[in-house]
Amino acid sequence: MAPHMTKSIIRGPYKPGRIREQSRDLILQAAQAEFACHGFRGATMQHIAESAQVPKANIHYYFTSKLGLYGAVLENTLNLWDNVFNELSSHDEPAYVLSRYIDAKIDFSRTHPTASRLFAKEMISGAPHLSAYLQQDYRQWFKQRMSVFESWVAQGKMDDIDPAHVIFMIWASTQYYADFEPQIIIANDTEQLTEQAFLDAASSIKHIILKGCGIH
Amino acid sequence: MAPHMTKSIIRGPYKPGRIREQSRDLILQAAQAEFACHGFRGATMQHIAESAQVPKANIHYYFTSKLGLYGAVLENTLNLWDNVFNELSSHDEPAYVLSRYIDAKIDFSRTHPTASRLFAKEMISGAPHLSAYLQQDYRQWFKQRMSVFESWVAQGKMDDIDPAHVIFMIWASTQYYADFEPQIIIANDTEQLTEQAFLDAASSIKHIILKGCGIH
DNA sequence: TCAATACCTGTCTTTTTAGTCAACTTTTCA
DNA sequence: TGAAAAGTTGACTAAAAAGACAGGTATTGA
Repeated sequence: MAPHMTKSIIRGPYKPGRIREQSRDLILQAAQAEFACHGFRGATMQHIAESAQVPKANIHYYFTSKLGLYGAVLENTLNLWDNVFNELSSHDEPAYVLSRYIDAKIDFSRTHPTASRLFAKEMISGAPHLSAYLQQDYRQWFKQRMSVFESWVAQGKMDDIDPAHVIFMIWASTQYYADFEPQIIIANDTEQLTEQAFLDAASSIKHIILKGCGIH
Repeated sequence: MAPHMTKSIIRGPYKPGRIREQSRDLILQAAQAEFACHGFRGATMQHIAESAQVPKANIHYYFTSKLGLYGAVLENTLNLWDNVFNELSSHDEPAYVLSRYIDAKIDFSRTHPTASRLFAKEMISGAPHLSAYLQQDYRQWFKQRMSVFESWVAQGKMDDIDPAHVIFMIWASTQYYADFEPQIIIANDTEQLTEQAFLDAASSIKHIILKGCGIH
């Protein structure tokens, strides 16, 4: 009764699907970490259950199968990406746009490292579960941004470099700080990466990319 | 008898350990691909056996366990890296040294993509099996190269950028073409990455890194 | 040629894994 | 409040996994 009332006050009146959402989120969170660390085949439902502190059978109540859970995790994570992707808008000043984009990407690596690792693992495995996404949204987004770069080149706002390589370089450099954290930690001789370390990384990347592309 | 003689001529006189070397290599090759694709826990001995076209028991004749096999694969692959690592020598012209290094790294991504992916997977998982290596050779190598960059900065041969970020950017950008191949293939709207595509990538990376670091 | 050694593998055991299911508790709303 | 719906879970099953091992064959060098 008491916990019942408390919940009512905090979360609003009961309605079907509220518990569902909470439990699903809890499991998705644990699953994301497990899949990011061990990949699809290396992950085990038992580990995910223990990590989420629910019985394994509970996972199967909310998700049809391991593959279904993985799909849900991917979809869930994909939405996060999209937000950052969209930061690379067609503002007319390349220096401003690229600076903001690199900052956003580095910030994503700092705040969502497991999301970054999840996709990296999936890509390295040949992206067997991402083909649909890659063929649609990604392809479309990529072509649009390419044309933005091309217009900058045409306007003499940057050097004549294949935009694809510039985008790949930004992605690679920014995601590296999430995906290859152990390597960076040991190189830096530190315990963990601080926010300042990420800001420094963003600063260096911006310097090299902007100057390297001849953007003023 | 005939195959016996042929083998003798090609591989030299029989000696114990020759078959061993051949068989081990065959298994290591298949294991590298499997581990690179599925990670340590996701890989199965059965798949490796099928891929190498040997019975599973044969693998256990040459390698103590799955972990032992994985260790052997990592060690085997580590030697390849070292060769490329050493390309970044302390020659006095940064433009020459970095150009050669980027070319070597991109060439490695093209010719040894599974090796690159294997390490990427291991890193993303937190490098649980690489700590010894990372603490020793890698750390030492990294510090030495850092001092080379610092001397270039001191001599005014490049901008004052934290060398660590430059190295990470080169690693990230060059390895990306091996590790994230599916993404690049779809972006390029092609079937597979040609040698020319890798050369173009190297060219763009060199342009941006050198100019971006103020190296002439 | 002929032991001795190295190499090979079918079959078995044990453990781990994904997924099922029926009995149970909690939440909902009329 | 009470019955229907939603949520929970311990115990089970079947499949897949790593690994052991004995009984084989091939290779070697004297």
